[in-house]
Amino acid sequence: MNLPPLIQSFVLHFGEMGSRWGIARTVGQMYAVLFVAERPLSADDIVDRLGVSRSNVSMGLKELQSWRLVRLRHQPDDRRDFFSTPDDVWQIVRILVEERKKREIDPTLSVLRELLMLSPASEEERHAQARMQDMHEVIELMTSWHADVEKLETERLIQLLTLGSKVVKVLDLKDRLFVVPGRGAKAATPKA
Amino acid sequence: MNLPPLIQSFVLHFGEMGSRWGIARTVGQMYAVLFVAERPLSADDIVDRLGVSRSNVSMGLKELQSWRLVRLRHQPDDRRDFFSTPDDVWQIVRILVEERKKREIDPTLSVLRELLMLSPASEEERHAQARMQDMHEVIELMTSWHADVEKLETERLIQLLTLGSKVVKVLDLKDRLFVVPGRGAKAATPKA
DNA sequence: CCGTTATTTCAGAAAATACTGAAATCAGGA
DNA sequence: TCCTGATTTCAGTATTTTCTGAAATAACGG
Repeated sequence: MNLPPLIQSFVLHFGEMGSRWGIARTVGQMYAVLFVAERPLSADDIVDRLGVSRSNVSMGLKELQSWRLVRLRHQPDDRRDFFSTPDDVWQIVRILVEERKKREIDPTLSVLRELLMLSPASEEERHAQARMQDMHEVIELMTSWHADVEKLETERLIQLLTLGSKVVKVLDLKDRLFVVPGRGAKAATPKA
Repeated sequence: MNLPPLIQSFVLHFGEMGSRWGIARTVGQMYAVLFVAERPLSADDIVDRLGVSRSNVSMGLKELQSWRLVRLRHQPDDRRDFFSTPDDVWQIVRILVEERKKREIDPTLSVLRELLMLSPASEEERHAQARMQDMHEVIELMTSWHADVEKLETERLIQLLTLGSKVVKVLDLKDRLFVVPGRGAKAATPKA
């Protein structure tokens, strides 16, 4: 590995984090190298920096492209492929969330819906379906929240996150103004 | 594998999802079995249902306990250990988010902060630090949002998620009322 | 076309991870 | 304390995943 120490630490950390996910250690390292690079890099640049085989880099870049985490760029008067990560970290987060949703959440929702259509053949299966129903509802709610929020411009998203729990105060207020006392399952118990 | 078909499909799916994460296929299956079970199960119950070795179940349950995803229970007049998942799916989601934060986000923040303290020895390192700084800011903001939101009662959390992008309308309104026109980076361009 | 350089594919080697069975440990009850 | 049954540990095996080098393919300029 042929990197300045500060960058090397970063790259090694992302290699470890990568393998804690589903992605191979060296693929995580490739991503890290691209993320901190001053300009788009060729596959051979990455070979030089990480000291892994050319074919491994080729496959790793393909995987990163399938995640839309790196984009292919071209330099004038150079027919090699160059690669870079988006400049905007928020953009990276959005892509990560979308891709993980597509690969993990959507197939799970699909399986759950399919299984919820079947008729349970026993009390055991009936109970299992009830559990799946609970899970389905939670995932659906989180998914629809995400569908809403992903549309926001980054500026707004930041605003929303910064607000954090203060949003809840708006909800509190709304409750106090509009909810008829006694209509909820249990009496409100305001703090302090 | 000795399970009713509906449950078996669910279990197999979670095995696959598990291995897409960092957890072993059989550990994902163990979790799925426990999730849909009508009552707490002993390790041997899981051996019967999944057909894996007793020692594998023992290790898998240990891992699931380290994630706080299953809890150990005892039945009166039985000295075997029984295991179950929380009844409340929201509770499960909270635990998952907390544990992943602890294992992935916190160490990353710690590495980033450490590297941001160092003096860059070159322009390349200086640029890398700037990128790390960007990443650090984004993660910090998401983390502080999470710290706020995790404190909410489940009822409130659901309210917040249900509201989704409607919250943004509140932000919009707030902007229109309080932001001096021209102070932002670019002029507001209200839709429609 | 042909030669050159860039990239991809793929079979097998290497490495990492998961799983098992046997032995060890533990935790009561007699 | 000894016995019994429950659980854990761990060394070795099996499986899966990652990585490599060599060969194939592609892309372009002449």
